[in-house]
Amino acid sequence: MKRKITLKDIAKELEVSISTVSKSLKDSPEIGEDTREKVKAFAALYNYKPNNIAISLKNRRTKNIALIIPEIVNDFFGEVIGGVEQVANEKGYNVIVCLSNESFDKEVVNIDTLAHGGQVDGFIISLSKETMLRQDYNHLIEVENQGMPLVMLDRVTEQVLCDKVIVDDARGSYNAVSHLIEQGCKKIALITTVDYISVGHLRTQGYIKALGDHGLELDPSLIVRIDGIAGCEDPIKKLVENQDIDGVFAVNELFAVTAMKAVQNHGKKVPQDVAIIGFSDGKLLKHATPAVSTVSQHGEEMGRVAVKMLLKRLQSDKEEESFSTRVIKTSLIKRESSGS
Amino acid sequence: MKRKITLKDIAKELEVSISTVSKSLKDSPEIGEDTREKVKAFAALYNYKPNNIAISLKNRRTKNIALIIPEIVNDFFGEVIGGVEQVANEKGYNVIVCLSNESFDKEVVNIDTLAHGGQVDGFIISLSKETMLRQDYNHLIEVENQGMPLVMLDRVTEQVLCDKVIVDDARGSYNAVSHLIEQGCKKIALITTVDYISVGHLRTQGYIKALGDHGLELDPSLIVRIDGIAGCEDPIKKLVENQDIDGVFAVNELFAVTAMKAVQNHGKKVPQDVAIIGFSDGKLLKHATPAVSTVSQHGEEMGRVAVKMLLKRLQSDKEEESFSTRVIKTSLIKRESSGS
DNA sequence: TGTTAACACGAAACCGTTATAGTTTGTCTA
DNA sequence: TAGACAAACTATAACGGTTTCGTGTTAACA
Repeated sequence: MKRKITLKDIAKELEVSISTVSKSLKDSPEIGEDTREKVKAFAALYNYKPNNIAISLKNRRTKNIALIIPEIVNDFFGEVIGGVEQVANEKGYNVIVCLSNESFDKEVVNIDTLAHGGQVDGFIISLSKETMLRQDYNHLIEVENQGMPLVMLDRVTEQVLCDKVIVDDARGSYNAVSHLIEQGCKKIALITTVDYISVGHLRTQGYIKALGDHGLELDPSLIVRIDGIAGCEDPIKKLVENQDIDGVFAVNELFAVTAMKAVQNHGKKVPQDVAIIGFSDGKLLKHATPAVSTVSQHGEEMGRVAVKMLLKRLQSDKEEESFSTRVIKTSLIKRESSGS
Repeated sequence: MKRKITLKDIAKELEVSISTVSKSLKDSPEIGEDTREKVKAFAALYNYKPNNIAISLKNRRTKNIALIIPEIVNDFFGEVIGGVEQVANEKGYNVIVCLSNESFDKEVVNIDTLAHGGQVDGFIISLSKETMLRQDYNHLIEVENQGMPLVMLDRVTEQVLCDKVIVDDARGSYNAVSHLIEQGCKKIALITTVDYISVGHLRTQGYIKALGDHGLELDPSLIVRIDGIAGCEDPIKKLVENQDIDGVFAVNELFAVTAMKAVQNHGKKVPQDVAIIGFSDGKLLKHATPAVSTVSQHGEEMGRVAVKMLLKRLQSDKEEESFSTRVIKTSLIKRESSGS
């Protein structure tokens, strides 16, 4: 590795002190104009860039932020990354992306390493499934105790006090289900996740409330709770074949598209026989045939907001204040799968 | 920000020197066993972790690598990130993900900042479209000149000498098209990108060769070249409606699924009337109805291989040697869209 | 009893910057 | 012509580690 040019190199070459070089480059009035110009010209010529590692050490901040997400092959998190990266870069921050792969252990290791190692100034995190199941948030609380800012995104918990960015899951699904009802659906199935996942739980509540408000009865046999992503086909197929349904609300992309496939394979038409609506606006729903209506959570926007909250904390010296939770509005994207 | 505990703190507390603490924690035989144990116990108690920034400064290496990709809302790059992250983490490296958003300028800025700022030890990059169009690779050549290892992935150029990881695009599409021909297709359309994109060009070549080898004539009116992602619907629709085709080979997910939609909307059945095959194995194809056959490029594997090549360079002190290009085999995933 | 080597530890330099506190000059003033 | 003061630099001490080179103590040996 060829060594990069340093202040010392410039100083030696121009026969001035390191301080002079440093100050010249920062346009300090302490240094005479001619010296200043000379140094700057030389630096530009040799393409000098200050060593950020040294600066980090000096300033005790790295200008790096960590983004910890459960998985990446999911359009929602993809969008989040995009949003985070965009704003962070604008503000001169780098983003270190870490995948927990839905594993508690990996989440803990990632956070501990980055936090104690002093590699990042703050965290944006979306909890892994395992973490939510265990309800063990000590690693996060410790981060907070260290005085490192932490922003939780989408998959959050009230057991950690920090800034949060979420969508109004309950209202989003309320709207989705209401939409189905307005389209004439009477027997609407819900395909959701197990309850310990915050968003799954809230979306289920929205479904229940929408039915109630529109005078429809809640039929538990129309609700399927799915744990993993892996084996979702079977229960969905069973639901579609055994229940007489005319609408489906699925809490994520995959469930929605899988349900549509099951419906079509079962010889029914979407949306004529069964209307379908999903949650999260990825490519999967957009490019399905027919295109699937959905509740958009605006992942990019969420990412952008999360960074902004984080940077605000990083840039204000006064600690504490109170924490806030930003709720990003969802919007209903009506496509072919839920009627005209 | 509460200050993290340092060697100095431990030293003061235990009334030994900083060196003693440092050596104890590294299990140096220079230090007596009891002192060593005492220090280690104390460090463990206070959860001491060395400051990686300081270590980076001292060692002149950061244990960070940069991964620069054109976009993220694309399953292929999502998989690549996964693979890179996995191996990198195993080896104690962090991954800084940067998006060029297909922009030359952003690619250059990202690379310059990270390279000169000394934030990373090496790069893995997939070129932006704009970069390939302009054929300006000076930013990459400069990285190389600095002695920083660079691995190019998927979208590469021969104009930069470095390690590369690619798939055999030509062979992959040759196989795909041959498969269609074996299924009885005679008039196979090609939906591809403009030629300056290395992979688009190669995939087109594979198509042409497959036709030739099977005695089919090349009909230029069956080839559609699409520039952006945005307006791909129209030309595809036109192709489907105006040409009498019985097969489609699309060089990416989106084109494939858009073509399928056009075919179905045009009143034809997939695969009975028109067989379809795509490239890259994302969710879009897997969960379409019918599921679309494709050429898998094994993105995760490519990511893994790329990091390994990078780390090998980083860990060997001897420079130069020769560069190698690893070709990852594609595999044909036969699904419903191309017949039984 | 003096020499020496092993042992256990400390001092100091260094990585590249920045910030603070000097130190030279030269000029102007009283 | 000494004294004050500004201008233009330089020296130094951090930041938090690692590492090389001492150094003082003790024990073994001739």
